[in-house]
Parts: sequence; structure tokens; C-alpha cells
Amino acid sequence: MTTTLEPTAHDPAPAVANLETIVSLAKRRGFVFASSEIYGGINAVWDYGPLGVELKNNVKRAWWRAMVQERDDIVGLDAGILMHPQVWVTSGHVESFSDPLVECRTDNLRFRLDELPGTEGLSQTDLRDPDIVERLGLKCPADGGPLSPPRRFNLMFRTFMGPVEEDANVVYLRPETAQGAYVNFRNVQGSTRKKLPFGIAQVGKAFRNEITPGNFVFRTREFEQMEMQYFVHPERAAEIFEEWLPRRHAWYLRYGVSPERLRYREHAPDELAHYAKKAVDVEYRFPFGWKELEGVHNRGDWDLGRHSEASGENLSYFDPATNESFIPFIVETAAGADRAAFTFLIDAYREEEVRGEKRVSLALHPDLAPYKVAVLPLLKKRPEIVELCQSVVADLRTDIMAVYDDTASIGKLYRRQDEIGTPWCVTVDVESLEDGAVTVRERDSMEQQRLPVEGVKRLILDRLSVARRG
RNA sequence: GCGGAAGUGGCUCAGUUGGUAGAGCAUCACCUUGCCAAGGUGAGGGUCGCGGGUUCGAGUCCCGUCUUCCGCUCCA
Repeated sequence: MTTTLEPTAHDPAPAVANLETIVSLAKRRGFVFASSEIYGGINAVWDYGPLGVELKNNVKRAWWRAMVQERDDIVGLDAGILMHPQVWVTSGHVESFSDPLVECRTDNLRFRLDELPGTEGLSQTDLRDPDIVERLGLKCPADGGPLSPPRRFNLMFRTFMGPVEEDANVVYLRPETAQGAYVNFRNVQGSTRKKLPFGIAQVGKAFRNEITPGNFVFRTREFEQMEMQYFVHPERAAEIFEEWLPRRHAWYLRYGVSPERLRYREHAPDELAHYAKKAVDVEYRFPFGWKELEGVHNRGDWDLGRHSEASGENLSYFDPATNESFIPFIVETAAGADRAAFTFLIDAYREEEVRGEKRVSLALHPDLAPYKVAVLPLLKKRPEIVELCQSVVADLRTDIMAVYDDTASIGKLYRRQDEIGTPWCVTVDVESLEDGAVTVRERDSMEQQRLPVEGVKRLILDRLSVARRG
């Protein structure tokens, strides 16, 4: 079900490239490697290589810039991955994230045990009983086949706090970063004196024991979220929700994602998460179909209300202007740093045929590109040229990611940089030694210009917004 | 977790009816090369996912296991 909100792409746009091509490029050039590869890999965990970590850091920085740096009403937070276990009971994740499932042995369909006919009124203990299927004579609702005993698919990773592995010490790796913002709502509001509406932005790892991970870094068991919780007056929640959707959509466009490969999709009432009143996804046309990139959710007062109740702390907000006190509603934007980086990578992929050769380039937005500039010698047998290159790189490095390469012919050096999305290449030639000028080539336009060495950094910095040192 | 397919040097693959591994590209060195993946010579790199079994002998057959990809109640 798609919303009537604009912009919405109704016609499926083909994906830029197939998945294998991207995975192969990612590995070959050092963006993403399979985790623990020398031991055969571990399912659904990926490591970011030298270029991947730059790309992902740039994505996170760009997000932080849009959310925190450029706004007066949103502040940052970095809460712990481990939290008080009660947080997850209150949030509903202990219950909703560990469904007892049974599987039909003939058609392999899975069902939630507590939703099967004949299980009404069963206790949690009953639902954990391995003999429950037999005891109640439950059958597959689809084909009447025999069902397996219930298995709990707990989507939360558990570990133990303290030296003794006792149940009393069980803690969870957070399945979402959002709760860190909720439990800190009062701390943040009090210390920053923010008035509603205001938001808390957070980037950090989350962990889910997904039943079906896959599609490269799209769904993994360890992933990084970029979430923003916007606290609003209940009556303004719906209106503010509608503002955030196009704002988040525009962010992807700003960093170069093709408009025809983005669309909105609203969740039907029966697919809403346990905390959501309304949810609309920004979707991207991945090689494996339209999939969620980012979710905008109206969580209502579910979280703060529940935490108020369970903790006994007053998490309501007092509005001095109207003299009223209330539990704020939360409008959340929840994006994945891995998915976003993946999307930018896929969408930037370009292929062209030149004299029978396939050429690959990444049209990454300069803010996101791992390296901003490569400095290349036109010929390396003149030591003065190499020296000049190295002094140019040393100067550029103080502000931006710059790299020097001289291990191939000039044409190949250009191609290498194109393939990893480097927006600018600087070449130093014999004339440079005399006039102090170098050639700057821009990847997207293929335009070349002659600039004094001192002008190179200025040209690049003028075109970047998030990639400066820091 | 279940069904289907696959796992050979960094990448893409070849390996005939089982006889103890090859190519192209990539990488590195030297020569050459002076603005968009030029050429030459040479080198490094694989216990053929892992563990068992059958066999005189297995990348090639059998079993198990792990991982990946494609399909089934997801949400970043």
C-alpha cells in the first residue's frame, strides 16, 4: 500500500546493478569483507574495509550534520549498548521479540503458537511447554499437518553482566537505539532546557537475532542505526509526522540517490510494530526489490508512558506556556547506517563500454566518497615530480582524505580512482615544476583545469560540506 | 529453522570416465611509458569451505558440518 504523499514512484525503476557485482566490487576494492572469513565466515556479519569505513563514517557524518549540526531543535546522545534489562520488558521487546513459533512438518509454514485456534487463554508457562502441541492436539491451519513443538525465536541477543552466568544477571544487547533516548528524555531535556518540540539524535549499533538475514549488508544481525526521536505535543504529532517524511526523503536526494528509485510505503494497520500508531517507510529499489531504507514512525506515548509507569518516574513534560502537563508523543525517524551506505554505493554504480573494455565508476557524492582527491604523477622517473606530489598530498591531508598513487600508467591510475568514487584527481607534470600549477580533473564532468597548487585545496573544500577534518 | 542451488589462488572461472591443480584479470619487481585501464620480462599467491569415509590414490564418489545465493509471517 503506497501513500498519496508526493513524491512517490509508482513505476518500478530497475536496480542499478545486480547484487553480485556490488558484492564483488566491495570486496575487491576494500569496502566490505565477510566477517571472520578465514574461518569460513559467520552468518550475516560483515566487516567494513579501509574504503568502507570511510564511506560509512561519511554517511553517519552527513546524517549528523542534517539532524544535529544544522538544527536548533535536535541534540545528540550516545547511550550504552547494554541497558537495564527492565528497559526491554517495559518497551515490549522481551514479549514481542520472542514469539513462540511452531512449524508445520508438511508444508513448512510457521505460525505463532499463541495465535492458533484453541490456544486462547494460555499462560506464558503453557506457551513454553514443549508438549503443548500434543497436549492440545494442534494442527497446521493451512493443511492440517503435524506441528513441531514451540520454539522461541528470541530476536534479542542475551549475555551476562558480571562474572557468574546466572539468570539474574542476564542483560540484552539493545535491539534498537531508541530506548536510550527515551530513558534519557528527562536528563536531556533538563540539561539542554529544550522546549517541545525537540529531538534526540543517536547513531549506534543494535543487534537482532534475525530469522532471515541476508542480501549482503541489507539485513544483518549486528547493524548500526541512525535514529532521531522527536518529542512533540500529542495534538501536533500527526502534523509533524508529515513534515519529517519529505525531509528524510530529501536527505537521500541531496546525497545523490536517484529519485525514481525512492518511494514511500505506508504500513497497513496489521503490520505495524507493537509500538507504532503509524509508520511510513522510505523505500529504495534494491537489486532484490523495493525495500525499506528508513522508517518514520508515530510511536505515540507508548514508550514514555510505559517507562513512566514501570519506573515510577514522572516522564511527563510541563508546558509553561499553557500550564499543562502531558506525556509527549514521539515521532521517530529510524534509518540504518549500513543500509544507507549500501544504497549510496549501489546507486552510484556506473558501467560503460570503452573500446570493448568495461569501465566501472562510482558517482558518489563528494561528501560521501572515501577519498576526496588522488594525487598522481604524470611520470615518476623525475624525483622532483614525486616529491612535489608528496608535498601536495601532505598539505591536502590536513583537511581531507587524500591519497598518492604512482604504481601504474596515468590512465590506469585515473580508472582506479574512478572505481572507488574519488571525485578529484590532481596530476603533477614537468611544467608543474616550473609554474607551480597542477591539473585537476573532476570525475563527474571529466573537466580539467589548471590551478596553482595552493588553489587545489580551496577548490575541493568549497565543494565539500561534511568531509572536513573531524 | 525448512526446501532448492552452489562453495577451486584477491576477482571471474576451467579441471575430461577419481591419478596428488590451470587460465584470464588483479597484485608485486624491473624495463618501457609523458593525461584517461599500452607493452615486455619475471615473481608471489591455492593443503580445491571444513571434518570424516571409500580407494593403492579424491578437487573429482559417499556422509556430516559450515558458509553463500534463491524461495516462506520483517523492518534499520
